[in-house]
Amino acid sequence: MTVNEYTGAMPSTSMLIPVAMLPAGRVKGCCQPVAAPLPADRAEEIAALHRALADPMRVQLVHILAQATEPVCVCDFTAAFELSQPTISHHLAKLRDAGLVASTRRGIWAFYQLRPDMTEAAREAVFSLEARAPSHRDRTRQGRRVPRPSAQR
Amino acid sequence: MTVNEYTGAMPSTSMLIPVAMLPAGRVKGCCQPVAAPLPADRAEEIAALHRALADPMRVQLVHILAQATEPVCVCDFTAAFELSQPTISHHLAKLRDAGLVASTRRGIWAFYQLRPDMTEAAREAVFSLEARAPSHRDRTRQGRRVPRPSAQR
DNA sequence: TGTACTCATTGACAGTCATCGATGGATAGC
DNA sequence: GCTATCCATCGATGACTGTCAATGAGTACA
Repeated sequence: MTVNEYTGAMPSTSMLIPVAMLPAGRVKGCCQPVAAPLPADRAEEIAALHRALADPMRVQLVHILAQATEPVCVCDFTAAFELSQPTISHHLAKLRDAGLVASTRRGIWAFYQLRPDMTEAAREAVFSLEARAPSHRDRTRQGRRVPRPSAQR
Repeated sequence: MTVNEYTGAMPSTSMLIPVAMLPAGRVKGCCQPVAAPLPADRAEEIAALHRALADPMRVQLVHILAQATEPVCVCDFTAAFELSQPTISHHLAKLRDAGLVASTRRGIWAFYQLRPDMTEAAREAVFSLEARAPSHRDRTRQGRRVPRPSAQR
C-alpha cells in the first residue's frame, strides 16, 4: 500500500521527517517516518477555531446566525435560550474573538451576524456544521448552504 | 433583503419560532423570530466533535494521520513531539472517544489510523483541517484530500 | 520464568472555561 | 435630569482540561 486508502494522501518525501532527525533511541523497529507536523502557530490557529465551536451554546448561536436573513439582536438570543444575558454575551464575545461573527449597535441594541470576510477555515467549519444541521435536509435539500461568496463585501 | 447574503439561507417558516412562542415580556420592538435551535443532543454532538479538535496537539495528530499511508505507531508520535508518552496516549484516547481514529495492536505496539467509517460531520471537520493545512497546497494541489470513501470497508 | 519493552490508566496539580450575580456604560423617552 | 432598558465587563465559583510521574497490563524474548 502506498496511498492512504481513506484520505487519498500520496507519499511525499517533502513531508517526511528523515529518520536521522528522529531523536536517537526512539528509532526502533516499528518506527516509520511520519508527515511533518504543522507549524505550531498554524496548529494553534486551527485549534482556536474549533475551540470556538466546542460548546453547544455557541454551536446554537452560529446555527441561528447561519439561518438568519438579518442580523440577530442579542435580546432574541437571550429569549431563545435559558441562559443568563451575561453568559450569552460571553459566548458571543468568544465567537467574535474567533473571527466568526461581527456585531453592530443600533441604539441600545446589539446585532450579530456571521462575518462575510470569515477565513476559509472558519467557512469550512461553519459549513460542516450547517451541512448536517437540519434533520429534514433531505426534504428541503437546496445544496450547499454556505457557498463561498462570489463577491466579497 | 430576504436571503442571507452570506450563507444563502432562505427564509423558511418551518424554521421560525412563532412570536407567540417567545417568552412574554421579551417581545420588544427589536425582536425578530429566529431559526429554531438544534436539538440539544445534536448541538452537543457537534460541540463534542469540535472539542476533539480544540487542542493543537490533537490537530497535529489528526494531520499526521490524514497524511499517513499506513497506520501510525504510537512510538512515532512520541518521537515526533516533545510530550510525554502518557500525554500522547491521552490525546489519542480523546480522538478515539470522538470517533475520529481507531487503534489496533501488533505485538507490543499500538497503531492508529483515521476511521474509515467516520461520520459525515467528522469527515467535514478533518477535511476542513487538511484543506488548508499545507502552505504549499497550490504547488501540490491534488484536489480534495478527504473524499467520501466510495467503498466502505 | 524473568526481564525488558510499549502503551494505557490513574492520581495529582495547575490552568482554563462556563456560568451567574452585580455593576457600569450607553441610549431612549419622559 | 431622571428613569428604564439593553448590553458588556468584572469577580467569584464550580467543573473541566492538559500535563506529568507513577503504576499496571500485555507482549516478546532469552
